[in-house]
Amino acid sequence: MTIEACGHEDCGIRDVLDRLGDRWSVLVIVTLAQEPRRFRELQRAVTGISTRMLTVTTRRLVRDGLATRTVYATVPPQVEYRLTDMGLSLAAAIAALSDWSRTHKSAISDARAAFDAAEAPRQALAR
Amino acid sequence: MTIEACGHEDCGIRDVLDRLGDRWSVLVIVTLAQEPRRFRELQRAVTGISTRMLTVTTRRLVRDGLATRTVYATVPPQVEYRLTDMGLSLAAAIAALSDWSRTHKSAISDARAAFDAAEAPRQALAR
DNA sequence: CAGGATCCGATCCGATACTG
DNA sequence: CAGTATCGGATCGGATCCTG
Repeated sequence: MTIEACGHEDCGIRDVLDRLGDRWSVLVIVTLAQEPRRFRELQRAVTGISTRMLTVTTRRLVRDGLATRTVYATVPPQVEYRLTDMGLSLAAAIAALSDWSRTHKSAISDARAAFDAAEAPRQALAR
Repeated sequence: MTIEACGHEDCGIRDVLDRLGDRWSVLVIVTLAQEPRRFRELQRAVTGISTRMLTVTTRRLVRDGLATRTVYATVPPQVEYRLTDMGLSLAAAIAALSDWSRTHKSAISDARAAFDAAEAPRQALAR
């Protein structure tokens, strides 16, 4: 756990963030964690992702050793993406964050509503 | 853990990501997890963050109920930021990811090197 | 089917200058 | 000290078209 042990420059978090901080990586990882998928399957599973971003994202996962890319010489061609053990372990860590999100989602909404309610009137007065 | 339980649209991850997916939020959270800080203290602790981004980031944390902002009517003024219990629980979840990163950092570097080594020659041949 | 290439708007974010 | 306001560059990511 060790929440401290940071401070000097940054802990290892920067690295994770650079890898997961974009719009799609995490979504693709959790989807692949369910089961391996082919390119189009994956695109249908990850709602809203464009061809380009799916390409970019999967390539990055493969490059980092989080997923494997297997080409089957069929017609039409099929390419299967599958998380490696390392990728699966990351997915597990992400799942913890996901759980956190579901647990606190309503509390956050409430906090926002309260904050905005306190803030909005000031905006009105400012004019 | 439950890595599955996704698929329909997205699990709760989208929400966390929208909150943590930017360049600084996570860094500020882990820094505040160590101990409460004043604005400039925080800026010095989070290396490289600009005034603007620190303002934006802290404001968002406060709005989401992850941190509190306490103003002391001193001269010069002091403002203390402190994680709430909810913020601390998020910091713990993040710490798990951070641990993951430190554990797998070298493996990822190796994977990248191998990938790039396999890829670079093709680029050369293409020309 | 799987993806590469290009164009282009949206946004993020850093630098800088200024206020209370 | 603790911010706010504005500008401009860099990056992100969507749409579209094309190839094997």
